[in-house]
Amino acid sequence: MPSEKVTSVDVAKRAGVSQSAVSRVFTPGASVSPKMAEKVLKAAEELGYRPNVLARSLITGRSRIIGLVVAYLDNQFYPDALERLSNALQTHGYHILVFMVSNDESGTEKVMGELLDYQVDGIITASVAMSNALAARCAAAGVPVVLFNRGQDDERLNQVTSNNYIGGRRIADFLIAGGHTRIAHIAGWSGSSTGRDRRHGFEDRLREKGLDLVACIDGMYRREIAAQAARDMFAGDVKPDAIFVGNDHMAFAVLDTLKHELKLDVPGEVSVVGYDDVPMAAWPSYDLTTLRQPSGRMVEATVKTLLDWIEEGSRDVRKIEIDGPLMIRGSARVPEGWSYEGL
Amino acid sequence: MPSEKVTSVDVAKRAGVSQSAVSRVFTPGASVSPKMAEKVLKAAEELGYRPNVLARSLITGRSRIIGLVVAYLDNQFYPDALERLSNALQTHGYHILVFMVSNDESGTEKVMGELLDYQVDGIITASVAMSNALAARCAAAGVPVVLFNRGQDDERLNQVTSNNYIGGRRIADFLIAGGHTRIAHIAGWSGSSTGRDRRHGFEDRLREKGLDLVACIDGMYRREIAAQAARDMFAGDVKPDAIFVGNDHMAFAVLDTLKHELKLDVPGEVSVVGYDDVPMAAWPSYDLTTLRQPSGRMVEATVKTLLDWIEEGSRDVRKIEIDGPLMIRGSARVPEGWSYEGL
DNA sequence: TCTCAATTTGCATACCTATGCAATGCGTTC
DNA sequence: GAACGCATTGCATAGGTATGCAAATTGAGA
Repeated sequence: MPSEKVTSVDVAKRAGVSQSAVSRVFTPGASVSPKMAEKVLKAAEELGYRPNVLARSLITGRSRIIGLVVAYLDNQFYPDALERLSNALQTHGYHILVFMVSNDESGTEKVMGELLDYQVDGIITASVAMSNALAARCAAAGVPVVLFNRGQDDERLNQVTSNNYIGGRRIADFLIAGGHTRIAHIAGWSGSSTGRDRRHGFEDRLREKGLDLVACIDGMYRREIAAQAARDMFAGDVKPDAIFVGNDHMAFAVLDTLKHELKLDVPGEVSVVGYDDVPMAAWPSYDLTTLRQPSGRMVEATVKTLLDWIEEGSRDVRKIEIDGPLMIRGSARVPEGWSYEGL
Repeated sequence: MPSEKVTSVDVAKRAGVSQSAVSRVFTPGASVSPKMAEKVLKAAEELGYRPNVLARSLITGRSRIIGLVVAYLDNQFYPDALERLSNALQTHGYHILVFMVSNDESGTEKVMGELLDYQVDGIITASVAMSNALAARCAAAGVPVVLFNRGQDDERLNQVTSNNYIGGRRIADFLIAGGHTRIAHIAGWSGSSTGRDRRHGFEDRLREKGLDLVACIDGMYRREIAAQAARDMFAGDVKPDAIFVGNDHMAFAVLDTLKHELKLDVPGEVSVVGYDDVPMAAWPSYDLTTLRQPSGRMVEATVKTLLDWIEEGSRDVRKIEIDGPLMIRGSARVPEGWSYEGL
């Protein structure tokens, strides 16, 4: 049994060729004769040789590592995206290096440094914003960045989101059509573009239709806060007859609170609409009406953008917005004549 | 603005010292005078220098990368574990490189190769088994492996699990004490140690008490299969009055099917018990009685084992089993006198 | 059979950092 | 003031691979 690291030199020695020959055999597109390839592969096989990715990256300047920065994994949207991203990148020979970060400035700063230390070929941030200083550093290092599910003005940052503003409007239309009159909003974190855009779209459309929110609370994308918001809303004098919750993750907590704690009938007494359409939203216990963020297509766009930058040398910054349908299920009153196809 | 990669040589030049000096300043524990450190750090700061982890790893033989192999992220247990693992390792200066794998032999084989190409310092496999050939290769490469939540006989592989056999027995005791007489099991994948151990513990204890399973179906750890199993069980002549489901992920599907599709009262007509105690199990809509796998402590044990091997040179293979309590909630009839403290 | 172009191979070097070894500098003690 | 020990520094090399360039080989064409 071969014990320690075996290098290209070992293989070269055994095959009776030069180290460069070995290297070429393992470099796609290099010039090698069939019989050379055969000799080398045989020797490599016997010794159990595989090229050292790290050493290779030192020369090529390519690590085949993509850094993923993510704040939480308890919102099902993110593990789902992570799984898709990882699979997609894997088929292209890249892998994901994970960096967990608390969603504040200093944490991001520190983690981004470590990220660049690994010479990553690209960076994906999921639900995390970046300071302009950081964007500058990445740009200086020539490392492309894609903000996944978060928008930002910086003209160096690619981004892939759903069309949150339109989504918010669409949900407003749906609730109005359903005849709701006391509409409330438990918003996504106001520090995030997604939270703000959804809210603005929602509010704007309501206002256009002559309606005002009866209540609006920032749920911070956190379960407990959203649950408390729901309680507070029903402790006041005007009880909402519909709540748009800023994402599914919070919507589940709101549903739990309304149904099991406040003993309200959903959608009889109050309609609930979420945002994301995570897999769990379709589970019968929640059966949540929600606006789908098409994570499959968002991942595709993210990977394509990244690879275009890395492998094709593209330098045009993309701001991609992907539309998703409203998934009409049982947690909100369905207006006359609406259905999936109705969109 | 500094454009391209800045190296230790650049810093050395600017500070008027040797490259080795720069290296030493950035190597903890190396010998440097205060004024040298100051000079170098100043120059580094000005140029925006940070050591190249990859180049460093070429010398030290340490990449500070831990490979994580995982099959699915839709079972909340795994993203939860991933988050904890990543955080724990991050505080020790390590990071996780993710490898998704379909849960079959060939996929694992391929992915493990890529894993070793990255010169990872250690490998964690979550819910994935390894062929002995692979275990041998990792051992030969000197890379420690920890099986997380999966057991295997190979004497080269560390493993961290809960005590699945005891857990199965404990659930049997609980259901028997609850007066159930027609007990069924929707098992975890029989190809996995966890699935088998839980089942054996469960069956053994039932048999000791003179009971036989009225039905037992392999749920393969998949929602749809578990749901179908539940339907099948209630299509027969003897309807179960209790079902132990091999993990929470499947248990949610079973609960959905029983409550919303078959319109059964839980726990009135049938008790359901899960395994894992993922966060979602405590959500009011499911309120699932389940045996907790203490993922926090499992992660601790995993990280400690890994670091002992990597940094302390430990070579003793550990087979760690961590006990967890039964979390008594509302999805199963509670026997007279039982409660959390009753354990 | 000889020439020439095209293909394949080897040589040497570079990528960026850490570290053993020798040399230098410093402070201390007698 | 000299000798000694210790802390600090620089020099040179290694770690595993890719690649430009020149040398060698191959094959075709006449």
